[in-house]
Order: sequence, then C-alpha cells, then structure tokens
Amino acid sequence: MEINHFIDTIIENDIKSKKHKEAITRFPPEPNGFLHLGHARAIITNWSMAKKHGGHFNLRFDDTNPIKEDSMFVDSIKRDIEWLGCHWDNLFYASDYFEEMYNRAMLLVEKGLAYVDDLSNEEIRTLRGTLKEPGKNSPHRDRSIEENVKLFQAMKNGKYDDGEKVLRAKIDMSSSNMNMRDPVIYRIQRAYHHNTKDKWLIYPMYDFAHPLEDAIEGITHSLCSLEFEDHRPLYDWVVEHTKMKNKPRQIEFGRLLIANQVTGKRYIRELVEENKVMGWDDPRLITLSGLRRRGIPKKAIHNFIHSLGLPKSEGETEIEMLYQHVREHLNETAPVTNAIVEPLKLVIDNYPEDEVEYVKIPNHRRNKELGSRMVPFSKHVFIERSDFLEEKPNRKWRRLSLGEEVRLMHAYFVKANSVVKDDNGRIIEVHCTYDPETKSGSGFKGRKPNGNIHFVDGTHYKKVEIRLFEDLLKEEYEKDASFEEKVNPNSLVIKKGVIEEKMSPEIGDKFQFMRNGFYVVDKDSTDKTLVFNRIVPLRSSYKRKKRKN
RNA sequence: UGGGCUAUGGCCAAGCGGUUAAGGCACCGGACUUUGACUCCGGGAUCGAUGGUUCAAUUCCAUCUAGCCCAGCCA
Repeated sequence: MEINHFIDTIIENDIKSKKHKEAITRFPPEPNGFLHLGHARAIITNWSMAKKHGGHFNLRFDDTNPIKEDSMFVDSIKRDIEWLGCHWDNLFYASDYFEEMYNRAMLLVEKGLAYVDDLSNEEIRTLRGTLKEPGKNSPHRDRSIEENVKLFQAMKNGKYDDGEKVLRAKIDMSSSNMNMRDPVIYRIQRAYHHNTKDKWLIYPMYDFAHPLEDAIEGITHSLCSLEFEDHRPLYDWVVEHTKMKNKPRQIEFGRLLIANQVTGKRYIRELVEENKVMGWDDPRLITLSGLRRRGIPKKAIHNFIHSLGLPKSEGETEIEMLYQHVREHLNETAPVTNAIVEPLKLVIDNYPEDEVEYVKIPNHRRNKELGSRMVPFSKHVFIERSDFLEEKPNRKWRRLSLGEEVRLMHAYFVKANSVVKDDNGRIIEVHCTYDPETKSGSGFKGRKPNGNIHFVDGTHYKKVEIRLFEDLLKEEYEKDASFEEKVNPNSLVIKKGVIEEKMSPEIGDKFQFMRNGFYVVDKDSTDKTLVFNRIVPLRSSYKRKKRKN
C-alpha cells in the first residue's frame, strides 16, 4: 500500500534539501504494559518511514522510571513488534545512556542552566502556578554553580533521600507552557532497576531523557503522538543546551483510537483478574497478542494502519475497518474447508447404506495453487442447523426446507422430505432423497436447486470446539453506565462443531469455513480436541434483508 | 483574551484558490454466483458557524462555537 502523509512529505523534503540522507526513527515504549492496536500506528509509522527512506529503525525501551517498569513487559513488547514484522535494526535501552545523561545534566549545571531544588513535591507544585497564572521562582533558583555542582553530585552519591532534592532546568517560571516552568529533570529514587540494578540512585525524567536518547542515537525524525506537542519546545531546549551533535526533529501525529474497545490497562487488568477474559491475549482484546491469537493477519494490521493515513485530528475508528482488511487478506490466502458449527443430521434415505464415495473439492476457488482434496460423502451427513427450516419462510430463502431441493455443494441435489424431532420438539434429523443424475461436475442442467449448502460427512468427521466472539462491550448502553455494566455477557459463545476428518491443522493455521467465516486454530487445542477461534464472519447480505423483514 | 492542537456524509479520510468535493467502512438498491462470500454496477455531504478578501474559497483572513491535550519528583 502506498504511503503518503504529511510526515512522509517532511522527510522527503529533508532528503531532497540534503538536510538528511536518510530517516532514522525509533519506537520508544516504556516497558510497563502490553501493546495494543493503537500502538501499531506508532510502531508501523516509525518503522515504515525508516524503511521507505533508507535509514534504520531502533527499538528503544524508555526505562527511566524503575518503580513502574518490569522486564516481563520487555519480552512481550519485543514479541509483539517482531510478530508485526517491524524488525528493528538496533535494540537499545534508555538506561544504556544513564552515564551520558548524567554528564549532560552536569553540563547544564555548569552552564548555569540547571539547579538543585530543596523544595518538596507540594511546594514545587504550588510555586508552579496554574494554567492561567504564572509560576514563581524557587528560593533555590539562584544558587551558585559551584554549589549546584556539589549538590547534584551528592544527589548522585546517595547523600539524600528520595524526594529530598531534585535537579531542575532553569528556563522560565512565567511561561504559558507549563513544561517550561523549570521542569524537574532528575529525581532521587532508591529503586532497583531491571537493567542497571543498584548502580543509580537518581533517574532522569522523560522530558530530559527522551531528547538525549534521540540525539545520541542520531534519530532524524522523532515521531510521536499529539500529546507531546507541548513538550517540543522543551525537547528542543534540551538538545540545544546539552551540546548534542545531532538535532532530531520531533513531529507529532494523532493517536489511533478504536471505538468501543477496551484498551485501558486498568480495565484489561480488571477483566483478566475477574476471569471475564482468558488473559491479556484474549482474542476479544485488541492487544497485539490478542489480535494474534484471534488470527488477525499482521498484513491486515499494516494495511489497516496505512489505509487510515496519518491525521492530526482525533477520532474513533470502527473496528469493522480492520475486519475488512482481514477479510480482504484471508479471502485470498486462506484455504476453504467444510465445517459445521451447529450440526444437524441429514439422512439420505435412498443412498446405499454402506457406500462411501469421494468428491473432489478445490481448496480455493480462484487460487489453484492451494490444490484440491477428496472429501467423503455417504448416506449420513451433517449440515448447518441454520440451513434448514421446516417451512420456507419467504421467496428469498435459498436453503433447505421440506419439499425443497438444494445442492450439497460438490455432491448431489437433495430434497427434504420429513423431520424427526425429540421430545422438546427440536429437530434432530432431516430425511431427504438425492438424485444421482445431479452429481457435481456431471454437467446436469435439468433444473435449478433452491440454493447451495455445504456438508460434512456423518461417518468421517472430527468433533471440534468453535469459539465465536462478539465485541467485549455491548453495542449500546446508558451514557453513565459503569464499566461493569458495559461488558457484554455474550461476547464468547462456544459451539460443538464438526470438521472434515482429514484436517490436521496446527496452532495458528487459518481457514475459511465454507459460507461461514474465517477461523484460526487456537493454542488451547489438544491432541484430542481442536479449538477454533472465529476471526471474522463472512459478510452476508441475507442477514441484512432478514432484519428488515 | 493562559498555551497548544483539531473540526469535510453514520465512521475513517483525500483535497492546500477554479475538481461533477477522491477513496474505504457501514448502509440501501441491482447484476453475477455450485460460498446469500468474492467480483461488478448504481445510490448519499457544499466542506463546524458567521463575516470578509477574491472574477472565483472546503482551500486565504477575522471572529465565534465545539472537542482534545497541558498545572507527575509518569511516559
């Protein structure tokens, strides 16, 4: 898919004007949670710009706050990005640069552009002012450079406790941009760091660390989301005053929000802890691991992201748009197989009892490379319960009913004659007769069937578990509904279905179930029972008409 | 009169002074079909509002309105 958005244009111009020879980008996650579909925009945008403009792409963990981070997330983030196919050229950690960052901070101190403040958290907040009122200078703002040097060294050497002192940039307490009101750039935290262990007692703040990380790595274009727009002046200030050779340019784009999906860490954790989902990789979640388990192809995610462009406006994209790309991709690549989600027995009364014949079925209508297979057919077959109604409901009904004839795809025409019901009046068997003249491929043109339905042979089949998913949140709910009330209790429906006997797929294999939808083999599958997840249903114009009537 | 950003059909989104205002999703018709799938045809907006500049504005200017972000020793 062709990429053409405002950032691409900026980069092209920078290359044309010889400002840069290439685009060097990065994705800088903090290892404190799982990646979700929204992050895919940032990952793919940064990655694709480097790829398109001949540079390279770094994965850099922004691990500057040890008390919030965990190496467990490092692994899941790496796995997800790798799965997306956004291979990084370098793997870095912000913590790799702690020494240099400290030195650059000291440089600021020596230039009189940073000072150590003894104020408490609360005092700093008070003096910072409000959105409408300017802040006031800290009483420690004008300490001598010598004193600041000593104090900052002492902070580093553990002379003070957490919170006792901070290092602040000396900028402008009256700025209308809150970020410029002498931001704290180092704080004391006696915490174990997953990477540097106990080496550091002081840690740099994002606003100071991030521009340095970018500059150190020679990032040319630092692409991030809109909420950092206000930070750009500070970003530039840091790069400018720390004598960094490379001067990266931060460019912001709008975040990708998906309508009616759960992305908040707090909510996901709640769902996980209350066992309302199977884990962080539940197929109903739009975490990247959830999408992967759901069987969403990474290609569909890339196409989805690119098709949305890169706007600066914020809106909520409907998940259907992703599904469309999923169908588009799977429709071309996934082999088609017969499977019955809700089996109903069909007995062909005039078919010989012990005979089994094999019919040839292509694995894909257009893609001949996927080959074909021989499928058994006998007196007893399963059809989809929804493909039979005793009485034809309307003229549009193109399935089986009593007195109606349909084609069992790739086999014969069958005409339904009677039904057998259980004590509750539920149909458990349909009896029919077939017409040997109508064998598929025979060229029979005598009459037209009332539709085509598929089947799985009733003597050669495998029982499987099929999981159907709906959105985790209800489609509609009261405006002030609590999260609990929004959760859709029917988001998971488990069916006992049957598939062709010869199928022996592996976890992650994707198929189209004929006339039904796309499915993937779930990791919960065992040697005894395969478990299929419905990725997305096939579109159906029938349902729409039905709803109308 | 704190600062920054955004505003095009139900949803997303092109367009950057002269276009019949792209395209996708969704929706509604119809054709085709041994997947009611795929594919193919057809259907809808005057561009947040109001004023201005101009021969000409969705595109420039002004004002207004609405929404989002910013007062972590989070990122």
